Amino acid sequence: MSGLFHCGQEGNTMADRYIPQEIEPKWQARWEADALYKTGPADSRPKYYILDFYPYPSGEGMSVGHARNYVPTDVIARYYRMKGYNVLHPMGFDAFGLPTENAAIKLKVNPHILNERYSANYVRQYKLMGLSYDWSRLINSAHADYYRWTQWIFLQMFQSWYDPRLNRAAPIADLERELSEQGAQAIFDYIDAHAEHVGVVAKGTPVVSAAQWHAMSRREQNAYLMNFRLAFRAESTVNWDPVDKVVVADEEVEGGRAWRSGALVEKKIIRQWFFRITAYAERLANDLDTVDWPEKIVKMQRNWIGKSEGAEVDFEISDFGLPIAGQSQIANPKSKIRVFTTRPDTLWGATFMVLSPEHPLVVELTTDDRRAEVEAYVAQARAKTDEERTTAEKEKTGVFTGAYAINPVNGRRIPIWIADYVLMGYGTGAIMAVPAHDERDFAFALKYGLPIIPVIARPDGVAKSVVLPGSVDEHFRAELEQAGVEFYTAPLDEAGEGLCVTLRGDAQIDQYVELLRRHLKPGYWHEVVGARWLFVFDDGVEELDSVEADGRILARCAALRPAASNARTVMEMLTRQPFYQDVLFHAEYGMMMHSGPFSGTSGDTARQQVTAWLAQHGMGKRRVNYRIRDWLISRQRYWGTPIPILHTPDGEEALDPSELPLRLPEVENYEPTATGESPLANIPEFVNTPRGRRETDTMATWACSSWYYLRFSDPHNDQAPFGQKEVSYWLPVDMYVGGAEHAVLHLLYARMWTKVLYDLGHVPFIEPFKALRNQGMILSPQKKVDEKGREYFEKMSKSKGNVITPDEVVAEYGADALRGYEMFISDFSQTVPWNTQGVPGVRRWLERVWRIVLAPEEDKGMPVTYSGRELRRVAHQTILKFEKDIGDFSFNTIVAALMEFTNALYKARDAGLAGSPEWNEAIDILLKLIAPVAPHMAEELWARCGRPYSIHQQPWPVADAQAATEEEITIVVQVNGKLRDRITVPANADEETVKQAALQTNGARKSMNGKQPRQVIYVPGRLVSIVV
RNA sequence: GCCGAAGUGGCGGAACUGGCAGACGCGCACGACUCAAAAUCGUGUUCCCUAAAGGAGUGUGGGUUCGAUUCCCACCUUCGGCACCA
Repeated sequence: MSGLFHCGQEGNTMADRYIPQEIEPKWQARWEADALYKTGPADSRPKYYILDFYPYPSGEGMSVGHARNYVPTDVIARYYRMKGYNVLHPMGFDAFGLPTENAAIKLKVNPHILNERYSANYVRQYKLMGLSYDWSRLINSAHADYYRWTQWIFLQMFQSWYDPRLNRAAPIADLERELSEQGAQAIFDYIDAHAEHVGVVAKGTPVVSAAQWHAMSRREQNAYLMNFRLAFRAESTVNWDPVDKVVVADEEVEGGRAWRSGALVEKKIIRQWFFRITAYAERLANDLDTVDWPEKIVKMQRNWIGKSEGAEVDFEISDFGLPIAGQSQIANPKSKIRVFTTRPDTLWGATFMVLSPEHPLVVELTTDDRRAEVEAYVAQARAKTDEERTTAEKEKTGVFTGAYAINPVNGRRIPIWIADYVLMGYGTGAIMAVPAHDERDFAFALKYGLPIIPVIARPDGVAKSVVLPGSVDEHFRAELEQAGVEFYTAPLDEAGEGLCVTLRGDAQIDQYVELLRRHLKPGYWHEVVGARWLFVFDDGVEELDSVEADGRILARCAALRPAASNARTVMEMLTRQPFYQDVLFHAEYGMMMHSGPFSGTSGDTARQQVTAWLAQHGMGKRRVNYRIRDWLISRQRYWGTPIPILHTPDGEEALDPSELPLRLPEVENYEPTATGESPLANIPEFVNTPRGRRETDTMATWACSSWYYLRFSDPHNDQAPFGQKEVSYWLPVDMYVGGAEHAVLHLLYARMWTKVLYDLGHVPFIEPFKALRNQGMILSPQKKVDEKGREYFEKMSKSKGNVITPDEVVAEYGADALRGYEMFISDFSQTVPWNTQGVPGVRRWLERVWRIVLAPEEDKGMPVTYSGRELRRVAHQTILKFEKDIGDFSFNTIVAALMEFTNALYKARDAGLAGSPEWNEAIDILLKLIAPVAPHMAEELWARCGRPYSIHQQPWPVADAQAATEEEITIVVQVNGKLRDRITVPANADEETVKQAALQTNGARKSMNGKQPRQVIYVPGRLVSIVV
């Protein structure tokens, strides 16, 4: 039980009003003077590292929306400190980047100065809210003592490659040794056999032998190594933001627009710096299993990485124009077309090929008579932006090249087309088109009259057939009915009503075909489509199982029915019958058919079987493809970390770590250049060195934020980015909190850097953030109505003039009230509008706390009955509730529980309990529970109660399970599922007693109406359910 | 189109593992105090019914169960993400 309390005695009167404007600055100054929240070095206590996404300090400062995560993490930090943990709760600034640079240009103020100004303002706002960061660990990524180490890590990556055999990063020197001793063959062979390592080396890198390696110049060797380095420079098509005049990474493009500027991005081919994140694709995907993150973020990262498994298949190019039956007449291995497919089981249905317009073989393949059209198409595709190419219209376009390839599994000649729905950046830039089982290919084939041959059975076994009026004799219908076949009649053409038949399963289809054959009238045919593809003519049944059959069937149908003669394929003809619409196409796995020796192979194993067979016959091999591309890191701007590289006659050369930091030079003008070069390029003193020309691009800020969480463990180290001891003690981050908008940007990049540093022996863990939580957004409180009359709330933004700042809220209601409302506003992850009535509500609660602690005898209410036992129970239940809810990130219910606790104290006061031992204990508990939420008020009340400074260094109260237990419980009595009465019984009452008591209640007797209970169910501690 | 999340009073929201729907707060109404107001204290506040009794009720429609906000099926709406990825 607690010690002596002197609060609530004569010394305090109503004159002592709660004035946060006085007590908050007072305690903030004291805490700062005492360095109360300074985190010491590693010690024997358990550690807890709680981290907010470090912010970009903008000139606008923070809004109440930004505080949505800072307050809860502060509550957690304070809670863990009181629980006896060694807590690391730091803050820093992601200070480099375009907004500050753009502001610098506009205001004509040096960005260094703006950075200091903006950061200082953020610190002021944080302190205003009473956040308990350890300010001695403040980081600013634009300071040279920080970016020096960003450069150092860049060099680590530049000097490394990914050795697929070790499955980790290794020194580039190891690769050089291997190349010089035995060449690259072993590496490429290994990658071929281990498909998940495709990202280790740049696409199209030639395999060199040791002899070839030695024959290269140093410059050529360096260029070759670039294909392996984890930080590398390469020419590629990149996203160019014409407004900010920089390239941006794939991850920074949303719907064809640049993430920050909102400009439509253009394609440009430029030499740029990248990190080889694709080498880590497999691990980045797999290790997601080990983190406690929101499912949504995990899914988004998996989608972004986009792993898909399948096969690579080589298609030989047919001799131009020559008819080939069954066998290939070309042996030139250079003119193979390699495709990637996730559905090797559909290979027999590949009736044409499509190359991306950018595919290198297009020029070579195109025949003279097709050249003009092909070139026009390629030019037009080039001119389109990604935006136009993907979203303008979904209508597919393409042209025939005049060339043919050989489908390796059946030797058939198939036409090669080019179309912009095939992307050069994914897979091999070429596909085999299986129109019967791929939606895009289906649409394309229908448009251009290419044959569509089904090769996978419908798993549901459904087939359809239309019987035209007059096409069968008069007995057909009766027999169909007798056979139990499902059909209905419908007006089909001018001749009257026909039958629409739906068949299920092979047996029924065979029976149906038999019926047709007996009753078919001359001059007609019938088809069965869907599960099977049969055409019943008067002299036999044809199956749509090949391109030849397609032509044959079409010719016969056209002969019988001239209306069919303008269709180019059987499938095109069938699409005209609306009844067939849903059975003509499917993309599911199912039994293979029309596939030579593989016909009849079950859908579960088809893919694996065909892949193995292809490998055996040297036609293809298993392959893994990732959607993710390498991470573009360089920016043509001033305000970023300089890239520590020199361009020498021998190629790119790294600075020595001892030459770091490579400082950003002072410049007069930050304006980006018209040529797309960084402003640094205009500073000869910076660019020109005796050894070579400096790289003038800077790193995107994603580099800075990819390791700052490590630096916090040892922020002032000038020998290394962090000490081994410190990083091993503090990391990984136990709880990381921020917005969901960084799902695939920062969070993916930081994970990659951690893995690289792990591989190189700098950190002992593979994932940086054990647990992650996303806060919801806070919207403006003003309700708006859109043009459709729907109500909505808009985001807070300076341009809309609807920003509410913590400054104004603190000035009016105090920091503690703001903190309480930030927690109370809603579920933590929910997006919610700010409510201007909310803060005064919380403030009212704080005042109730203030009064009940300091002056419980004033303003009493009506006398009530309430026992000290009940007060103890509530107090201890509230401790348990707080601890459970904080683990669940349920901050709103913590505040609700504290309010209930406060209400209980008022009741206890009215029952005359003030000053009793139970009362004093309850006040002690209340103040400690409030300390993380309203730290200033808790400290003030603690002091006024004569307790020793500081409440924030008190141990967290321990819940007494006994005290928290209920002795009596209310049992609900239900009759036929409806609530009819309640009874109060001792918590330990046995089942029979409770049941009998329930049956005796007025409510139960009344609604049972004299009937005997058929069943009585007792749920211990909850209810009795009577069934009559 | 695909993936994910969410639909509960006038409002923000709560509800353990299937067991009293609406905790807590806002707003509103009434009462006490006051010359009066504010503040404060108290009472009430899902809807229908004058009230009681009773009935309905957690996006819609079905299902499982003694019992469903919770589980299953289908659908609708909103928000977020991805989007020709072979």
